[in-house]
Amino acid sequence: MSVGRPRNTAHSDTAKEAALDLLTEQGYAAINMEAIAQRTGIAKQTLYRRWKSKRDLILDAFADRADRMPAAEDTGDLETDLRLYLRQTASLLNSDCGMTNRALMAEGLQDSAFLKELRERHLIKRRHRLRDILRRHHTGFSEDQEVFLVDLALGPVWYRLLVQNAPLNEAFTDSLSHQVARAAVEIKAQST
Amino acid sequence: MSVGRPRNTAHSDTAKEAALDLLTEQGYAAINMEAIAQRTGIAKQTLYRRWKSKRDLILDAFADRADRMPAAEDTGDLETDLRLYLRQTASLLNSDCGMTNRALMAEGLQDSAFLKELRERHLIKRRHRLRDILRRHHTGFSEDQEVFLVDLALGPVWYRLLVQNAPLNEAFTDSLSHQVARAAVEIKAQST
Amino acid sequence: MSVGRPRNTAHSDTAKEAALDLLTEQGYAAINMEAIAQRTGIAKQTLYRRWKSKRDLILDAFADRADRMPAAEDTGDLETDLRLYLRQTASLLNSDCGMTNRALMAEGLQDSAFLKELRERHLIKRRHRLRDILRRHHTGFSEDQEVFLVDLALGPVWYRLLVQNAPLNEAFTDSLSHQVARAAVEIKAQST
Amino acid sequence: MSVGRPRNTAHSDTAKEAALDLLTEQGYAAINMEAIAQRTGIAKQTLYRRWKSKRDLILDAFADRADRMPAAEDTGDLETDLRLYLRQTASLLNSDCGMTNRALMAEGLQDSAFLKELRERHLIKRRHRLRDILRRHHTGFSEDQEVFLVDLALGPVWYRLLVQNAPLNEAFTDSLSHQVARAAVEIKAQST
DNA sequence: AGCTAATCGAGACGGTACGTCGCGTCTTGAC
DNA sequence: GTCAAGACGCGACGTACCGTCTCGATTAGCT
Repeated sequence: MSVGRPRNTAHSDTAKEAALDLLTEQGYAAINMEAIAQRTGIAKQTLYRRWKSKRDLILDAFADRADRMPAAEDTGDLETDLRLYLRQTASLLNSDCGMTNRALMAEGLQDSAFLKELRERHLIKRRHRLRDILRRHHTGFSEDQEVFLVDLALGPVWYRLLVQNAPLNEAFTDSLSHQVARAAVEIKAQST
Repeated sequence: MSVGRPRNTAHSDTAKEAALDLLTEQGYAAINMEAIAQRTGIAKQTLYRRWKSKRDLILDAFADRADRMPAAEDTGDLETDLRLYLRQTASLLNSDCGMTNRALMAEGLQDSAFLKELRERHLIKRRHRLRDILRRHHTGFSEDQEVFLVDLALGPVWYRLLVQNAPLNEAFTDSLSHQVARAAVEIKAQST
Repeated sequence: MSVGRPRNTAHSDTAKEAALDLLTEQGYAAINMEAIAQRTGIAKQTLYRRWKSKRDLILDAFADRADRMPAAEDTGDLETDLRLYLRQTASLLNSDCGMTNRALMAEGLQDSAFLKELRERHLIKRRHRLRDILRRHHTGFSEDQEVFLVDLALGPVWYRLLVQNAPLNEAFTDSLSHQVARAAVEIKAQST
Repeated sequence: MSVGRPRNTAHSDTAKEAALDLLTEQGYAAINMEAIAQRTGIAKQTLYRRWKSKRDLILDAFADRADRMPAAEDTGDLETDLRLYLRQTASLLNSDCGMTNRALMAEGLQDSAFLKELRERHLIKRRHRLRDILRRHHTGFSEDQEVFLVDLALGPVWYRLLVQNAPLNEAFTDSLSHQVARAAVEIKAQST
């Protein structure tokens, strides 16, 4: 049983909101502890009491939003399942969810421990959804094959999300779904 | 035809080298104008005269290293060409070239202007190499189709480079080359 | 009633001392925020939190030393009072106090805002001492007459201090006291 | 006979004018070599070829203007002569001539060599005029007495000029002339 | 007419200090 | 024990002048 004044639980949400607001309003570089403290009226010390660093706060702040993911429908057809899933994924990533994912990746690239956590706490979920779709249609994939197919599907999506060389639209995800489905079929055929 | 004392051309190389040294010795965060100035004996003002910001210098400094790219061989077979190219790409990205590329992307994710420049000055080159390989075997691809195929090849490579979920080895790039080649053939078949 | 961590009061003195030390050790030009910060271990930001500029700190730093002033004795005789006061003033100005006063004036001549503050925070004190001596012996002086007599006494002293055309010795201040006393008597006689 | 391209003599005047303009337009702090070079189109190197430092240029630039001095009229009456001379002196010092004198003094206070030169090249002239007035009416003053009387006259004038505590008007200089004349008479009486 | 040499503009250069910003830590009194 | 407030050491930022140093282009007098 803790002694003393309890933490104001509302603060955590307030701070995280502020971080997200700063991201959307002024861009990634504007996110800093000083600004969050000032804009929320929360003392810097209070922030550091809850998150050990700016990076930590960002991870936490963006987690929910970054994790938003479509349910993987089961239509009985692999390509269709993939198409639906990737369409919805793209749709999400085109919203602020994309921005938060980019922000998290920015942090991850600067700190391998953070990247590991990001991978294991968030990115893995998206991968599992895709893996599950694959498994619904064929259970015989090796570990490597599964990973390859997931990378084949998610790689191009993340590439467009991060590099922003071209729009992440349905034309793109549909073509991608088609090719991933074909690859799955071919790999499945070979391994039997 | 220029007036005034000409710039000491050696300085640019010296500064860029220093930036790269700092990267490898102490990591990305250690790269800063102050340190570069001190370690090279070049005045800070001189650095700012050549690069309008730290970001600019870094972008330039990494150009050589980040841009190191295999020549695209022409074996007459699309998949073989792709396999050779992606193998060599992966090999490079597994060296310090991968680190610099990740560092540059980290910056790009925090500054869209920087990302744009990064894309147009560096990333585009790799894309063009791949596009040229595709064109050697079929000139009829639409713009979108070309972009898609390039993304299909580079997306998974960058995904593994950035997310580090699995090794960027030949087994992976070979599978990838195979699927990209198949996709190219299929798309080519459809568009005729 | 103040909030937040209180300022470390020792810092102010430490910084001012450092400024004075730099003045005596290496001359006025050596006084700079960077050096003070480094030699005292006080962060630059902390200095700027207390003094809005280098000039401000210097003005404050020199206050004690520049303001050192003799008490104005009351012997019952105007000329004697003046003589004692000016002798002591000269004696002080011949010490390092003279150097600080010259340094402050040098700044004042380059910045009218600084001069104003210098006048109102320091120079005025010396004037008031003299004015009080005058008032002890005659209260009927007009504002202008008081100012004139003070200028008549201090003008030549400062002239020698600044221009250094001749020594600021007792022979000089005694002659000056004599003439100022005569002037006071004459002016007093006329105004009745 | 000098060889090579001759100096453009107009440049010296142009630079000096610029210095004076900067003084009047933006104040003392605005006078710097960079600004003079830019505003005149004269290369910095050219400036440094003619004046070994900023201080030197300022001395030279302000010399003419600072030296402007009234002729000392001879009315046969000491106080009248002093009054006329100090009135005109005050009148001049209330114009830009005062500003230039303050600027020169600012430099002098930071460099004793410069102060010496300033004293010997310029200030001495004003002193000599006053001394000559004194000598016209009494040749028996000792060196010290002469210096004292000149300081008694010029000290208060410079004090007001530099400290700016009160206007340098005729009421002031007239009172001053009166007291200096009385002092001269008394000293003269004593020394006989 | 060609040669020689100092001058000119332009502007790069090594320095040094400026005043500001954000980091993460610490220290108050109030709750 | 938590909170708002805000001081603190630290380290880097980008800018401003300093006085020096090349450059190529003039512009004279001397050969």
